[in-house]
Amino acid sequence: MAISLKDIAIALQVSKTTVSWVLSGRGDEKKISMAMQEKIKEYARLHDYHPNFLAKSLNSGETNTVGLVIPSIADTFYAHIAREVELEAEKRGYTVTFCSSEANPERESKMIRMLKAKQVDGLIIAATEHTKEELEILLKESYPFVLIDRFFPGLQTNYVIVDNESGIRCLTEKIIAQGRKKIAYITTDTHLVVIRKRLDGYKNALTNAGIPFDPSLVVEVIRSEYEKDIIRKLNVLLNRIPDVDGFVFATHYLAEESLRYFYTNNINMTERMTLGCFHQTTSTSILAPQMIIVEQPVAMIGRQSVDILLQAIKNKQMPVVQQVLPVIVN
Amino acid sequence: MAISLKDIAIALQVSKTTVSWVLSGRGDEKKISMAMQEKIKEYARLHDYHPNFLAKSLNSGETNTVGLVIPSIADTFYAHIAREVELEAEKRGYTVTFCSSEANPERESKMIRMLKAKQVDGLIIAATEHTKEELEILLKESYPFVLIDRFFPGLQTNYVIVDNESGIRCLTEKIIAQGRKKIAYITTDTHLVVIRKRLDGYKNALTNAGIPFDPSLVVEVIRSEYEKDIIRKLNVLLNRIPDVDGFVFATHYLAEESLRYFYTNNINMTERMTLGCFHQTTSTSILAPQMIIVEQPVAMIGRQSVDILLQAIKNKQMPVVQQVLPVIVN
DNA sequence: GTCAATAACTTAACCGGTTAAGTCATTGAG
DNA sequence: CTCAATGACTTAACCGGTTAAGTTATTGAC
Repeated sequence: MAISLKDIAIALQVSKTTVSWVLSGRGDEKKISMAMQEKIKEYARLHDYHPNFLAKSLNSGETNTVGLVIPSIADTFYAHIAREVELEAEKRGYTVTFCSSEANPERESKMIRMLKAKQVDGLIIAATEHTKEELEILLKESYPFVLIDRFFPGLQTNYVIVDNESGIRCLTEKIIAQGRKKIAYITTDTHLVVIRKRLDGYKNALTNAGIPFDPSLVVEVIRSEYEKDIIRKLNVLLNRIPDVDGFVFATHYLAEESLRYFYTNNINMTERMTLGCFHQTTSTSILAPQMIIVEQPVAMIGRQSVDILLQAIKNKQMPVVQQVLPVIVN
Repeated sequence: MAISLKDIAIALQVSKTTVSWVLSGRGDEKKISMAMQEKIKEYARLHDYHPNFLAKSLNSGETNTVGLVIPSIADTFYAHIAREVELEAEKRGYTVTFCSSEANPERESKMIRMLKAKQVDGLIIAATEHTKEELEILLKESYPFVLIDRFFPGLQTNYVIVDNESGIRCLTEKIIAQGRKKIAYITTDTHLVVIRKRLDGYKNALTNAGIPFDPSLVVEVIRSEYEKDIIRKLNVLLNRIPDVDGFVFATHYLAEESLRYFYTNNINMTERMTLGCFHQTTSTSILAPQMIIVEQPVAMIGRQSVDILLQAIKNKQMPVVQQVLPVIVN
C-alpha cells in the first residue's frame, strides 16, 4: 500500500539517489534541477509518500526514540513523569516508548533488553530494587541511560533524583513546629536507598528537635499488599499509641490509603493531628488540603532526565551527571 | 559496540545465511551440522549478540509494535487503559508506543503520522473531537486501527466503547430510587458522541420516572478551564436551586473537582444528596465511598482493543468490529 | 561404477533508505 | 580550440538482517 522511494524512482525513471536527495531536502545542495525536483516532489505528494523510519534508522544508527522504564504507568506519579518526559522528548525531536516493569525485576530486564533490541537511542529508568546487574551491563556497554526517582550508590550512573532526606526532614520539622511530639512515620518495606533517606530525614528532624526516636512509631507496610496491611498496622498503632499527633507518609499511596482509613473510621485528621506526605495526589489534595507536602518537581525531573540523556547520546564519553533536585515543602 | 550477524560470519568464516539460520533457531531445519551450530551459538553467547529489530522489521514488514494515542497519559483513566493495553500486548508479543495528544487535534495527527512512519503495525486511538480526517485517511489506506472510549458515528471503524447511555441511565435511576427529584447533571462542553449519550441516559431516566427535564439543572463546564469554571457554575447552581438533592457527574474529573468544592465549602454530601459518577478514581472512592459509580471495564477495554487490533493486523480485509461493552452500576 | 539424493553450506538479492564515488554533457576561461 | 570545472545525475555499496536459488562433496541405491 505505502509507496517507497524506489517506487518513485522507477515511476519517474530516475535513480533512488536523486529521489532521496530531493525528498530529504538536499536537492539544491546536490544540484538537482528545479524541473526534476518539482517532478519528484509532485509525485511524492500525489502518492502520499512518507519515508520509512526503520530504513532511515537502520543506516543512521539513530531511532530518535528513548525508552522509559517505570514501575507502573498506572501510578499517578510515574504517569506524570511519563507525560513530562514525552513532552520534552517531543520538543527535541524524540519519541518515547514506555514500558512498565510492574515492579518485577525479571520483567524489567526483559523490557530493557527489548528496548535495546529495538535500538532505542537511550533509556530513562525508574529502577526496581534488584536491577543492578542489568544496569551494570548497560554501563559496560556504555549504553546511554539516566536513572530517575531511584539510584544505586554503588553504580556510577547518570541520575536525577530529589532530595529525599531534606524533604522529609523539613516536613517533619514543620510538624514539630506545630507542637506535635508523637509523630508516626509510615513507610514501606522496600530497600531502596531513597526510601531509607526519607527515614533518615524523619530521624534527623526528631534529633534536631531533641525528640527521642521511638521505633514503635514507625510503621513498615508490606508493599505487595499495602491496602490491607496498612489497615492492620494503623489499627495496631492507634491502639498502642492513641495519642499520636502527627503522621509522616513516605509515599503518596500510603497517604491515600491512610486517609481512606481515617475517613472511613471517622478519625478527625484536622484537629487531632498534623499530616505530612512526600508527594501530593488529587486525593490527598482534596481530602487533606491542610496536609504538609513535599512537592516533587515532576516537570523538572522529566525535562532534566531527557536533557541529560540526549547529551549522553550525543557524547558517549560524557562524564556522569548526578542531579539531586531540591524539593519544596509547604 | 554491539556485534552484528555479519561480524559473527566474518569471525567464524561462514556465510551470514548460516549464522542467521542458526541464531533464529532454524539450524536443524536447514541441516546445519551440530558442530557448526555450537560454534556459532557459542560465539554469539560470548559476544553477547542480540538481533537488531530494525533490520528484522525492515524485511518482515512487521514491527510488533502498536501505537496507542490517548489524550493524556497523566489522566488516570487513560493511564489505566494504557497499562492494560501494554499487558495484553506484551502477552501477544507486541510492544506499545504511547503518544499523548494533549487533546490537540494537530498534535494528534502529527503523532499518528509519526507512528505510521515508525511502521507500527496498528493503532489504538482515543480520538479527540476533530480527528475525523486523519481517521478517514487511515481507513482509505486500510491501516489497522481500533478506536477506544470514543467513536465517530459517520465512520465505519473498529471500536471498543462502553454503553454510556445505559450507564448513566441506570445510575440516575438509582438516584431517583433514593427519592431524589432535583438531580443536577454536570458535564463538559465537548461534543463527543459518547458525552451526548450520557446526557441522553440522564434524560431517559428522568422521563421514565416521570420527572420533567429541567435544563437549569444541567451544568456545562468549560473543559479547558474546568477547575475554575466548575466552582463558578456550582456556585450559581446552588444559589439558584439550593435544594438540589442529587448530582450526576459525566466524568471522573468533574466529580473530583466537585467533591473538592463540597469538601472545601463544608457541604454535607452524604445526607443532603445522592451522588453518582461515570468512572471512579482513588479520590472519589475515598471521599465519597457512598457515591454510585458506573464502573468501566478498563481491563476489558484494553484487552479487547488489542485483540481486535491484532486480528485486523493479521487480516486487513476483516470486517469492522464494533464493541459496546456493558458497564456495572453500583 | 554411475547417478540421483542429500547434507552442509554459499551467493546474491531484497527490505527502504543513505552516501561515497563515479559518469557524461555542457560551460567558460585561457 | 583545449581542458578543467561544474551541473545533473547514476552506480554500487552499505545498514543488519532474511531467503530463494544455487553449489559442492558425500552417501547409497541399483
